Amino acid sequence: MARAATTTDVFNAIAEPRRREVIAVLADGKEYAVNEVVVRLQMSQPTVSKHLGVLRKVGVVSVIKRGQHRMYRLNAAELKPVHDWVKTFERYWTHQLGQIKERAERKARERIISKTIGAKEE
Amino acid sequence: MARAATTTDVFNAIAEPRRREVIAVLADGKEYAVNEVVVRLQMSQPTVSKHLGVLRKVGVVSVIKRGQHRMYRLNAAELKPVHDWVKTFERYWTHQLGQIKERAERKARERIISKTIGAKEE
DNA sequence: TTAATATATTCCTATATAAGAATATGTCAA
DNA sequence: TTGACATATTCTTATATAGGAATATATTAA
Repeated sequence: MARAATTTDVFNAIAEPRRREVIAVLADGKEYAVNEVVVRLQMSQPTVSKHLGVLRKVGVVSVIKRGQHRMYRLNAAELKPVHDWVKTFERYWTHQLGQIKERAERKARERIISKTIGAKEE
Repeated sequence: MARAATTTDVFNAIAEPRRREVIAVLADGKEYAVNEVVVRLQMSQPTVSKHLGVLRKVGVVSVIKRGQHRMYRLNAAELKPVHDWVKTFERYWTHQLGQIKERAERKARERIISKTIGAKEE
């Protein structure tokens, strides 16, 4: 089986760094024509169009035609699933001291186990 | 150019849903042997090993050997870049009312533009 | 040593890129 | 109509899966 299509869901769509760059341009909530994105990111027009196409398929951006331009706008709410998912791990890095302490304790535990059971160090 | 390797960064690594399932098993912070993950997720052992291998390469999990088992543990801090990135869009869905209002206003604006300039509806 | 258990690795195949080049499509302006 | 401009699409190519099957490796127990 091959990797899931980039258009399968938002997780796959945002995996590509250039797509996150495109999103960054739209992050102010304003609408942008394809060529404005092209100029700002120094990518080729087809490249930008394709990336916008992927983002559009997963709903992260929406388009409206205006004259000969197509104005793209961020639909940030579609990123919420990513936020919801990763937010469940937030506690692991918010309390830095607790985290460091926990890590130290774990390491100590592992060392003891190594000596006792004879398992190799990582 | 092909898609970036799944082991390029955490964004690519977590794009695969089964890898997020594996992460979910480890989410309680305890350590798990490969086979425990296999049993819980009903995936084949090689599949689990491979997914854990990808997560290990990007640092999301770490391993220590204990006897004939390899104990995997979540290294949740490695997910922070994802959190940091998506967090910048949080405001777009936290204030639901504001969001809905904004969306309505935008739609209205678009409708006016359509009538005025003659652009087609999305 | 040998068998059993746990895990990783290799081989295979269908599939899906991402980017560049070339081209098609659509829209406006004269 | 014709040309200029904006954007999308098609084609090509190198590359990277994900999973299943088979196998290799490592560790423990008898």
